[in-house]
Order: sequence, then C-alpha cells, then structure tokens
Amino acid sequence: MQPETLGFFERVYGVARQIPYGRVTSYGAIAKYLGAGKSARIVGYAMNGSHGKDVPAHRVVNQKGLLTGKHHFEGTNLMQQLLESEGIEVVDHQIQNLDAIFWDPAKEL
DNA sequence: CCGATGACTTGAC
DNA sequence: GGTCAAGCCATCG
Repeated sequence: MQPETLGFFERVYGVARQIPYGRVTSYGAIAKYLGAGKSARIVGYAMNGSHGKDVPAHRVVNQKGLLTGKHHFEGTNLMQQLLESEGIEVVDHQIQNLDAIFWDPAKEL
C-alpha cells in the first residue's frame, strides 16, 4: 500500500492509528497536524472510510469531546463502551476530563 | 470542470 | 453562556 498515492484519507488513518491507549484527539488536531488545518471536516469524512481498518475511530471526537461520530458506529453506545474500556470517563456520549486525556499529535509527535 | 456532501470549527447574536 | 449560521477543504458523481 502506498498511502501517499491513496490521498489525504490514509494520512488521517495513520495518525488515528497512532493514538495512544486511553487517549483521545479531535478532528481539528489531526487536520492541523497533517497541514490541512481547517479541513477538520475532511478528517471526519475520511473516518467514514475507516471501516475495515485498524483505525480506532472511537478515540477521535470533536473539540468538545462529544462523540459526534457515534451514529456511524454499529450500535448507539458501542463507541462509549470502547472508550470506557480504555479508562476514559464518558457521560451521555461526552468525554469527561477531556483536557487530561486529550492527545495532540502536533505535540506528542 | 462544477456542484454537492460531510464523524468539524469558530465567530457572532 | 447557549444557540444559530457561515466557512473551509478534500473526495465523489
């Protein structure tokens, strides 16, 4: 596979796959790290094709820590279950203590 | 090539 | 401080 030829999407998958256990990040942070900056929507759109890949999409949330993409998952609470399994506190599809578990690729990488 | 879409972000009221 | 609207950029038809 040659990610560079595949496009921006694979780029997103690569970053998402590097998200540490028990941590989460935002679409904007990934977009900024990739140089897109304002293309946060493209990151989410890319995640739409993350199905079938080892991309922990459940670790990617919006800036508020809200599980916006949960609707695209199989179940309604599957995404929350996965996050809670990693020790992340999630209430009403919203991540608690976000600042503590937030993972910024631009800083960590 | 142009138009439409989208798991977002930020600014304004 | 919460809600509404517009913007932005890459992919697809």
